Amino acid sequence: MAFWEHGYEATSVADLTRVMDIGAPSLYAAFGDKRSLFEEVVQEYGTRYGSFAERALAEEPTARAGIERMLREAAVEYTAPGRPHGCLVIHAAANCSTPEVEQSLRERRNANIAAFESRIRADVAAGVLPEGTDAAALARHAGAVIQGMSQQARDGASREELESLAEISLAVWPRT
Amino acid sequence: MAFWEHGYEATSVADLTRVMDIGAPSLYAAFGDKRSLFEEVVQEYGTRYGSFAERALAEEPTARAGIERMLREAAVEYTAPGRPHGCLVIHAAANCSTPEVEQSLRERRNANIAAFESRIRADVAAGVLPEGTDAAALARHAGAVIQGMSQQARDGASREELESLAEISLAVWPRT
DNA sequence: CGCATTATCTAGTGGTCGCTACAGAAATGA
DNA sequence: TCATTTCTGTAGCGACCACTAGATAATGCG
Repeated sequence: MAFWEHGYEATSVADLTRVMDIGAPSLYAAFGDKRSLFEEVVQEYGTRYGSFAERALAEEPTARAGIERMLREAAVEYTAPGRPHGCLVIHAAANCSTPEVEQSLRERRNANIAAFESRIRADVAAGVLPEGTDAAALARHAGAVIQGMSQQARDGASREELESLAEISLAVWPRT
Repeated sequence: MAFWEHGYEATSVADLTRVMDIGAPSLYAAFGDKRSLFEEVVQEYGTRYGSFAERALAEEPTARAGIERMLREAAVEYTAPGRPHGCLVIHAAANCSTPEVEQSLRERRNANIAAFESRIRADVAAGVLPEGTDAAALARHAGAVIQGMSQQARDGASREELESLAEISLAVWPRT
C-alpha cells in the first residue's frame, strides 16, 4: 500500500516498519532488503489487484471484448475507495534511481502491451478482425489508454469519467 | 534536463550544481531554493518544449485537426534524440514527497485536458462536431493518449510506433 | 525448570539529503 | 592604489536514508 501510493523510492524503510508495525531488523530478516520486499509487493499486487487485465483477455472470446472488459474494469479498479488510485506497476518506479527496479516494472508494462498485440494478432489470423488490422498500433493504443487512465485516476478523475474515456476509446477498433 | 530525466526528487542539488557547473551557494543566491529552481525549469520547459500542444490547438481550424497535429508532434517531441524522452510535466513530479510540486504539475495536466474539452465544445457549438458529442470523454481520451505516449516513449517506444498509435487514436472522433 | 534458539528492540553505522556560515577572490568606484 | 562590495568555493550544519551489531525478550524442548 505504501509503495503503491508513494512509489518505491519515496517510501522509506521507516515508513514500512511503521505501517507493518514491526521493527526494522524483523523486516530485514523476513525480506532481505528493501528491493526484495518491493519485488514481493509487486508480485502480490499482480495477483491480487492487477490480474483483472489478463483475466479479461483470457476469458473473453475476442481481443476486442477482452480489452473492452479490461478497460471498464480498470476504471473501477483505479478509483476504488480505500486504496491508492491508479496502477502500481505504472507509477511506483517512476523517477527511480535504482535502475533494476525501474527496469523490472518497465518490462512488465511492455510485456502487457506485447500480450495485447499477440491476442489481437490471433484474432486477425482467425478472421475475427480484418486482414489489414494494425495489431501493434491497436495494442499500443490500448496500453496508452490504460496508462492514461491510471495517470488521470491519480490526478483525481472519477470512475464515471474514466468509464466514458474507456468507452470512447473502443471506437478505434475496426467496424465489423 | 536533469529534472526532466530523473524527476524532481531524484535530482539532488549536487547533481544540479555539477551539470550547471556552479557552486551550491551561487545556485541558492540565484534561485532561492530547489523548489523555485524547479518551477523556473518547468516554465522554461513549457515555453521551449511543451508549447507545441497549445500552438497546435490554437492554429488549426478545428479541434480535431488541432489534436491530430498535437499528437503527431508529440510522437516526434517525446522521442527526440539528445534529450530525455517523454514529457517533463507528466513525469517529473511522480512519486514526489513535496505535495506542492506534485500538485503544481497535476494542475497543469488537468488544465491541458480542460483546454482540450473547451476547444471541442467550441466546435460542437459551432456545428463543426455533431450535437451529441461527448466533449469531456473526447478530451480525456486525447489526454490519456498523450500521457500514454509519454510513458511509452520513456519505456523505449520509437517515433514510428508512437506515430501509428497517434494515428489510430484519431478514429475515436465522430465521422463527419 | 533450565537451556538453546529465535525473534525483536535500541541504538547507531556511514552516507547523502537540502541548505548555509564563513573566508577568500574578483570586481567596482574613487 | 586602496576600500568596499559582490561573488564563489570550502566546509559543515542537522535531518534522514538504508541497513545492522549487540542486548534483551520470547519461545520451543528436554
